[in-house]
Amino acid sequence: MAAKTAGARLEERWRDILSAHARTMCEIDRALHPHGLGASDFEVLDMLATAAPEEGEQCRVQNLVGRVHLSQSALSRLIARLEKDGLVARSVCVEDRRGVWVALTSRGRDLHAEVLPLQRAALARTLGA
Amino acid sequence: MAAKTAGARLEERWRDILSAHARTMCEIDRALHPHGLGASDFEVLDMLATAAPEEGEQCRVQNLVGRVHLSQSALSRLIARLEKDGLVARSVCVEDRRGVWVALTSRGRDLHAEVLPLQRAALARTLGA
DNA sequence: CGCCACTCCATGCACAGTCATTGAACCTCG
DNA sequence: CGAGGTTCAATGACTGTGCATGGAGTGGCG
Repeated sequence: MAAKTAGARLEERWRDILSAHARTMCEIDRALHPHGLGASDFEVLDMLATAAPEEGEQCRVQNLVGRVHLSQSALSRLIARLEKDGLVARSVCVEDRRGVWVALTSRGRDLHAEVLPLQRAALARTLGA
Repeated sequence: MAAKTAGARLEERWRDILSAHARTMCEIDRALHPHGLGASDFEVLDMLATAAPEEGEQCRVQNLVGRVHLSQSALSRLIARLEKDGLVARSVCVEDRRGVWVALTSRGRDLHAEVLPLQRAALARTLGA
C-alpha cells in the first residue's frame, strides 16, 4: 500500500500544481490584459528588468531561452511582438553577429514598473490566500 | 521589509510552480505522445476512468468542464478528437436533450490502463525526485 | 398556450505555442 | 585559407486554446 499512497500523493500534488498554475495564470492575464500584455510577455519584461538592471551581460536571446518557460521560437516571436509595441529593442551583437541583444526601452521600463504591482497583487490573490 | 519579503516569497513560489508545471507537463507529453495522447487528453480520460467507474451520474460534459483545466470550447473539441479516435462515445442525454453523455469505450479504458503507469512514472521523475 | 430568459454544447475566428527547418555567423582542423 | 560541423535566431507549417457567438432545448410566468 506504500506504493499506492505514494502514487496517490504524487497525483494529488500534481493536481494542486495544475490548479494553482491555471488559476494564477488566468488571474495574471486578467490583470495585465488591459495593458496589452499577457503573462508570458510580463515574464520576459520582468526578466529583462531584473536580470539586466545596468547593462547587457550576454547576447540576450540565447540567455533568455534557458530562463523562460518558452521554446526558442516562441521567444523569438514574443520579442518581435514586444519590439513592434516599442517595449524592447533588438540589436545585433557586435562580438558574435549571430547573437541579438534585447533591451528594454524606456517605454518598456515604465510599463513594467506600472504593471509589476498588478502582477504581485494577482499572485497574492491566488497564492497568498 | 515585511511586505518586501512577502512579495519576493510569492514571486519565488510562483517561479517554482511555473517550472514544476513546465517540466512535468513536458515529461507527461513525452511519455504519452507515442500512444497518441497529450497531457490534456489523459487528464480527461483519467477523469472519466476514475470519476465514473460504474455508471453515469450526470450529463457529463457540463460536469467535466468544472473539473478540468480547459475552457468549455477546448473540452468540446478535445472530446471530439477522442471520439474520432474511438476512445470515448458521446450520446445525448434523454432527460435533458441539451446535455451530452461522454463515456469511455472499452478501447479507451484499455488505453487508459496502459498509459496510467507511464504518467505516474513521469510524475515521479519530475515531482518525486 | 406562447413568449422570454436561460443553459448546454458546438463552431468561427484569431492568436500564441511547438517542431522542424533555414540561413547566417563562427570555430576548428587539415 | 577553406570545408565541415556547430550555434544562434528567425520563419513556415501546424496544432491547440480562448473568446465570442450560434442553435437547440428547457423552464417559468403571464
